[in-house]
Amino acid sequence: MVKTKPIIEYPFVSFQMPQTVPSAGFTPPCDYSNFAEIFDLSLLPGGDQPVSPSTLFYTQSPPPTDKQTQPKIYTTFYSNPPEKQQAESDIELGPDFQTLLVPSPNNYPNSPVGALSPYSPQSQGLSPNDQFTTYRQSGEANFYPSSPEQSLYTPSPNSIYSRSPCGEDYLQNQYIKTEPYSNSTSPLPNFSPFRIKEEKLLTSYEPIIVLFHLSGTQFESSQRYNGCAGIIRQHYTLRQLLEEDLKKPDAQIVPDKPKDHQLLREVLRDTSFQKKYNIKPIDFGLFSGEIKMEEPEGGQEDLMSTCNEPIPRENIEPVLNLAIEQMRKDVDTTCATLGISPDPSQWDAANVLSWIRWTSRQFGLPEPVSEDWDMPGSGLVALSEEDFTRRAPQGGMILHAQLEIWKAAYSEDDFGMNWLPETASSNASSGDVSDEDEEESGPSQVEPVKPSTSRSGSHIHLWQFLKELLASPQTHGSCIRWLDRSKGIFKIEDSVKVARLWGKRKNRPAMNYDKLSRSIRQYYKKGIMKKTERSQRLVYQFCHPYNM
DNA sequence: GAAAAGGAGAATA
DNA sequence: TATTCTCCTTTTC
Repeated sequence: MVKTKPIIEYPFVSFQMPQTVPSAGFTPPCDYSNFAEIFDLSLLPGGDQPVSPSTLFYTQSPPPTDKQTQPKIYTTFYSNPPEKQQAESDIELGPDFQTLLVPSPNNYPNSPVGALSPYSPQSQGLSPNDQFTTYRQSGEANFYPSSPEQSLYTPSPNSIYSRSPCGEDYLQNQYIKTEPYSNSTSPLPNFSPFRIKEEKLLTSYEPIIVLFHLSGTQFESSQRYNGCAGIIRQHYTLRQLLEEDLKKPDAQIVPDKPKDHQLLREVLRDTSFQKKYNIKPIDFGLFSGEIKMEEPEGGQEDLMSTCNEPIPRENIEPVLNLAIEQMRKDVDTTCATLGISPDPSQWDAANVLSWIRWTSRQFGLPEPVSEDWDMPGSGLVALSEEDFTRRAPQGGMILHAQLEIWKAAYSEDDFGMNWLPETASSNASSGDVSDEDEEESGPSQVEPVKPSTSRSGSHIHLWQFLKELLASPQTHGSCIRWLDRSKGIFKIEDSVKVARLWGKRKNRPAMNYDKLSRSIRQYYKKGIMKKTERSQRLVYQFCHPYNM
């Protein structure tokens, strides 16, 4: 293998991730505010850096200092068709390139939240669900969330990514062709080919691909789906300015030199997405000694502590506000259209059916069977991905993912981004979306609910709420997770957090685990929940049929 | 010390 | 009225 340049093109943009992503391992893994914290506004149009309409974030790693001791993986992403890219790039494309097609988010004009749709029915060789799966398994245990049935990250058996997680046939020179969706009225995306190059210089690290979605011409909104990072629509580019760096001899990134692609460095520092999606950290050889790959509880502080010159909040607020605003508008538009609350748990059965039908149409899915969706919103949000797929074999995962987006958008704890009502925008501009302040924020609705009096979702039962959390492993997997989904056995990993979430939902600030567990114990005699046969701390089991 | 278990009364919808 | 919250004591891990 001829390695041409030690390059990392790292088009990573992460919003909302999730929990957390997620989190998955999604506290607000890929925390929206976290991202905003690191956004270098100097790179925005009008900033000091040149911009162009390209779409890639990419950066350059410093020359490896010691290849023998510092294994590195170089992953290169290209957003252009290979031939065009090759013409544009001075990087030699070797046979180890893998080309994938990913949806271009800007091709979702009718998407409910104006961002992206994860699959095209025209694609070949991939099931709709497979197309969510744009990551690579590390091959190590615990890479995925513990709930296989629920995991958004578990590749289906047919997934190209599941053939051989570490094997040689993995995507071997595979070019997955997807014809752009020709129907101009379709909400479905055209697909843009990305080339991914991996070079594994040493074997001590398993290479991991995380395929990020970008493109678009506007900074509009972002959302999470299925283990991929969220997207951000940019109307500026970093490619050009970074290429200039590449041309410089001995180009080096000076970590904290102002206006020196701080965004890229910070993005690479940001490990929140790893936590959210439970992705193994990759040593890019950057920032030696500076990066904490495991984000502790105070990840934000740690993140900032790695930067000698933290970006002032006021510099980030416009970006944060822009994204919040756009996302809110997108969902508000849908809410207004359908006359429903932005909080899915508040929907009645008619709202649920309305949303399911509307979303199905948006994604070109088959007409849903009304009887399958005859339930209130509290029931809908408690459904797992599996439940969705059972009800809608074609596209159930999409519906579930879309609902996750709504839940995350509404949830105050998901990605550090409050669902701010119009009147609370000023609060957002303070940039303070800390956990403590979340309780001050209320939902944005067609008919706004007063945060102080509203008990959003207060009708929900505790067992339903717990199932709701369990149904979002990428969001809440860090605090509650299935141990045995089929038996309804779950474990509360973070009793404090679960209690806090419950208290928020019920507008009971004094809620704690002692009280929550008392409520759970009330379920014993009602036959809703029980302790497992071999009683374990913080482990409970749903009784049949509540485990369904 | 935290979690579990359960009694008892209050608060809420 | 059903459900959950709240406070409490005792036991278990």
